[in-house]
Amino acid sequence: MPTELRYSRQRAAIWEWIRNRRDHPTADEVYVALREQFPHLSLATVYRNLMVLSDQGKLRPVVAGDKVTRFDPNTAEHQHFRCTRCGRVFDVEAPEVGRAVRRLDLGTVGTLTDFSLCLEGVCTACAQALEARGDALAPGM
Amino acid sequence: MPTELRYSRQRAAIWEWIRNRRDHPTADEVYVALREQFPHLSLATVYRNLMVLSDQGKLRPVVAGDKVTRFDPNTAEHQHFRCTRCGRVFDVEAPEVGRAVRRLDLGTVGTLTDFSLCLEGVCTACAQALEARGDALAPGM
DNA sequence: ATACGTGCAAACGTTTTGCACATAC
DNA sequence: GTATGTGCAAAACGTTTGCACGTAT
Repeated sequence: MPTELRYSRQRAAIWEWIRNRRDHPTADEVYVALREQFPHLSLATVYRNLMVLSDQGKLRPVVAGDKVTRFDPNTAEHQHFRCTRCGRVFDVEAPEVGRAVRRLDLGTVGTLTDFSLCLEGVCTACAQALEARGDALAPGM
Repeated sequence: MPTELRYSRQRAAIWEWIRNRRDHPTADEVYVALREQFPHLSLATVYRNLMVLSDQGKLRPVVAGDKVTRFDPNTAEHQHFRCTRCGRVFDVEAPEVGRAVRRLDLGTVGTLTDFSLCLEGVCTACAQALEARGDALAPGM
């Protein structure tokens, strides 16, 4: 385990590429995108650096219900909505939910350090596509 | 894909074993437990039947932040607390959070069909073990 | 000079799938 | 008899690791 953190062009490029993204890229998406700039880039390097950036608090890993880990440069409190049709993950502001969570009485269960809310449904684009095909929409909650 | 559903001793045994569990077993835990009764049981069979039972609405897959899928026979609305030390998953009643979620204005994002809240922290047992060792507890939120 | 970072390939753990055989209906 | 369920092995998948080489400090 490194005791000191050094500069690396790959890490800098990964951060530059992901820092303004709002689409919660996966490691593989980072890899594919940066392969143009670094033809010999390794997926392992991408994973290692995404972990480093997460440890630094610059990224937040998000597990949105599918099995891939996504990485979010927006570290402010917010929640995620995943479209079950297209898999895309959207940001949702839900401060009231955060407040309700922090007000929870966990009783003897334990001490809360973090939480994540994953909303699921059909995004507007997919709903329109389904409508065009004449399919019934999934009923809302 | 089957059009008709037939009886199978394995599926019945899996359901009997899991139906009153409150510890959110993984497929492998089901497999290990039922191997005594069915020495030739296959993990694939367990996965297939857990999927069938989930499709039937008797189980609910829960993804609690670690990478394994757990299966919960409690299909009533409730949330989960995962201890980051021991990995155990506890049930938490949080109707106020559910209400806050359903009140959310998703704007143009899409239509909500489901949601899951995963709380994280240190369970009481682990906190006591840490305290006994003199370690500092992770600060609450 | 000494770590730390990289690329590659191999390993890993979980979940899925293809296939021949067994079983419910 | 026929479709569904099973066991086994292999594949698939996302992710991690071991190692020799490269590079920042």
